[in-house]
Amino acid sequence: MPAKNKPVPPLDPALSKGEATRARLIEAAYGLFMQQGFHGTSMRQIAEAAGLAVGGIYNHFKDKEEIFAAVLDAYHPYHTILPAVQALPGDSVEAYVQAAGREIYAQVTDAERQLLPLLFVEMVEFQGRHVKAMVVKLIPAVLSLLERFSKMRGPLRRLPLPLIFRAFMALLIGLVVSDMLLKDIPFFKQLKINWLEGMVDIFLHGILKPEA
Amino acid sequence: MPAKNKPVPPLDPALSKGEATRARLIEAAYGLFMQQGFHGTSMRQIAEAAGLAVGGIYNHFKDKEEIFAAVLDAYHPYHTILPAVQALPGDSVEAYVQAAGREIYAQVTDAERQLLPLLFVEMVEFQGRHVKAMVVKLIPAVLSLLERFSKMRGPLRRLPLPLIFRAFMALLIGLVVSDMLLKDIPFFKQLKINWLEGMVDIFLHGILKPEA
DNA sequence: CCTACCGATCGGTAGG
DNA sequence: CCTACCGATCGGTAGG
Repeated sequence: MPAKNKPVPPLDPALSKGEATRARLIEAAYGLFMQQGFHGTSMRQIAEAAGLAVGGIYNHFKDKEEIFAAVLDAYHPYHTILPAVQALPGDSVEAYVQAAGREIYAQVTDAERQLLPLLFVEMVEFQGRHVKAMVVKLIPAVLSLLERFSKMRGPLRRLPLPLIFRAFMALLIGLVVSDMLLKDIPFFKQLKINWLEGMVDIFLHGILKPEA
Repeated sequence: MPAKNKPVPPLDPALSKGEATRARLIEAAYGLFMQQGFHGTSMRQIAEAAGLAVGGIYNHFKDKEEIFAAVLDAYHPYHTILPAVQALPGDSVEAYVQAAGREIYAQVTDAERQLLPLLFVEMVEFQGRHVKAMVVKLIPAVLSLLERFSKMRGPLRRLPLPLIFRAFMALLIGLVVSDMLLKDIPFFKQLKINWLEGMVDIFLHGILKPEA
C-alpha cells in the first residue's frame, strides 16, 4: 500500500468534508421542502442551493425519499422533547401537567413553523410511514412515563392512563394545528385568551377528582 | 329573430353535458390528489381518469389549482357538519356536548379518509389558504352557536366560551390526526379504550362545575 | 463530486 | 357565435 496522501477525514474541528456536504444538503432540502413540498422540489434545486451538481447528491443519498427522511430526522423535536419531559419535576399532577404542557407547547410551537409543514409533506407523500416508525420506537419511553405518572394517581379520577396521555397529546396537537389556520384571522387575534393555559386548565379539571 | 331550434339546455334530468364533465373531473382529481398529492398528480392522469383529453380540462378550469379548490369545496364536510350540529337537541350541556362529539366525530372519521389527506395537500401546497377562507365564512355560524351555548351556562365553569369551543375542536382534531398515526400500530389496537367517549368525558369534567 | 445525458413526463396551449 | 373537446406539440424538467 503506497503512502497516498490522506483524504483529510475528521482532522477538521467539527465535520469531515463529506459530512459537511451532507449537512448542507439537508439544510437546503429542508428549506425547499418547507416552501414547495416534496414533489414541488427538484433535485436540481436542492443541488444548487447546496452548491453542487445534481449527480453529486447521489453520493450522499440514494434517492429523494432518503433526503426527506434525513431532513425529518434532523428537524423533528422528539429527541429534545422526551428528555425534557422526563426531567420535569413531578411533585404533583397539577404541577407536572402544567409544566409538561408549557414545555411541550413551547418546543412544539417553537418547532411549529420549523416542523409542521414537513409533517404535512410526510402525511401526503408517505402516509406518515416515517413518523409511525418513530412512534413505535417511542412506545417504551412513553410507557415508563406512564409508569411514573401512575405513582401520582391519588388525585386522579379513575381513567385509563393511556387515555389521559393521548387526550393530552390530542389537545396539544389540535391546538398547534388550529393555530396554523387561525393565527392570521383578525377575529381571533382580537380575542385576548391564553389558549394554552386555558386548555391545560380544562384538561386538569377533566382528569382530577373534584375534591382535590 | 328566426325560430332557430333551442340548444336543449337543462332539459335533461340532472346535469348538462358540461356540468357532468366538470363533475367527472372533480371526482377524478379527488381520487388522484388523495393518493398522490398535488404535484404528484398530472393533468394527463386527471384527464384520463375523467375520460377526456388534457386540453379539454381547460374548458372547465383555468389551471391545476382551480381544480384543487373545486375538489376541496366539493369534499369538505362543513356544509353537512354545521347544520347537523346546529340541529342537535340542546337540553343540557352534557347531552349537547356528548351528542356534538359523537356527531362531529362520526362525520369527521367518516370523512377522515375522504378528507384529511386532501387537507394535508392544502397545507403543503397552499399554506391553508383555501381553508382559511372557509373558516372566515364560518365565523358567524360559530358565533350563533356560542350564543346558544351561552344560554346553558348554568352548570359551566367560568371559562371564555371561545376557549371551550376551541378546546373541544382541538381535542377532536388531535384525536383524528393521532388516529392516522396510531391506527396501524399493534400496541394501540390491543388497548381496549373508547377514545372518543373517554376524551369527551375528560372534556365535560373539565368544563362543568364540580357540584353538577 | 462533475458533465453529460437517458426515457418519460410535466403543465399548459396551438389551430381546427 | 357558443360549448365541448380533439390530436399534436410547446418549452422545460423529472429521477437516475
